[in-house]
Amino acid sequence: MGRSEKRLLHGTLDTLVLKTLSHGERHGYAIARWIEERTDEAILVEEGSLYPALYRLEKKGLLESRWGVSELDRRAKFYALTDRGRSVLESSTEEWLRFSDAVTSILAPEP
Amino acid sequence: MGRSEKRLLHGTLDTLVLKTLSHGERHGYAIARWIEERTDEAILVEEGSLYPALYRLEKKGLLESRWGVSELDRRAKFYALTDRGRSVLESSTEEWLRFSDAVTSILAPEP
DNA sequence: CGATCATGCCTTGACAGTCTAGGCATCCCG
DNA sequence: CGGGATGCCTAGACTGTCAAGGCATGATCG
Repeated sequence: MGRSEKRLLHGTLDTLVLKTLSHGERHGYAIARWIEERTDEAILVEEGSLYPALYRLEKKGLLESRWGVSELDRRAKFYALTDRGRSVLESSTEEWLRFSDAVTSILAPEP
Repeated sequence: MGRSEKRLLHGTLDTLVLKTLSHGERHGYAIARWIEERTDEAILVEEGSLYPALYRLEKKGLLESRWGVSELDRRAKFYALTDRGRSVLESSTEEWLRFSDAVTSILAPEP
């Protein structure tokens, strides 16, 4: 849950989405559910954040989309990583790890 | 450095500032330098982010300030944690750790 | 039958926090 | 003299998140 963690998500959602898709094609709704489940609901993905993010990423050429049918036989838009997306995922993962190490080293330094 | 890490800082700077002051009173400029040095320049604190943050935190009652003289004999504004600030620091540190664990568990899961 | 929930997509508007880019003053050093 | 470091501050643009709404379908339950 994250009333106040919402601000923390800033800039991270894109990377999480890319990572989710690195496991294979998925539709939007499934991406959100996967991230939430995977983090034990520590991160909630609001639709008002998700869909603009998907649009953003596709416009940047990091994702491709196609309309298809979900597991429950509903119309759904499936997204897949492009090569560029895969490479951006790599670098932004490194960035995150560097950044989060830096923050953690200040907030919770080990003696 | 963080050309692109800048977005990641969102919502984290406040906590970093509080943490810095938990080591004792400091003036603004020194807070910025301390965070940068402490993280090997992984996190750069821009003045355009810092001063609004200090103002924000003081307005919320998490900091107190007084004008004084720096180590180099210059006019400088010193900030100190309030009790409320100390307690907010505690909870937002926990929040950060929960959040960053969640993100890292997705981006860099250990098998 | 009607209500409600889950699935699925999307958009609008408000908001918060960061950045860029500027300004100001002092002091030191080459 | 010029430039850099120290020190503070602000205006405006920007970006990404959120809340809150809308839409359509199918299942479930009373």
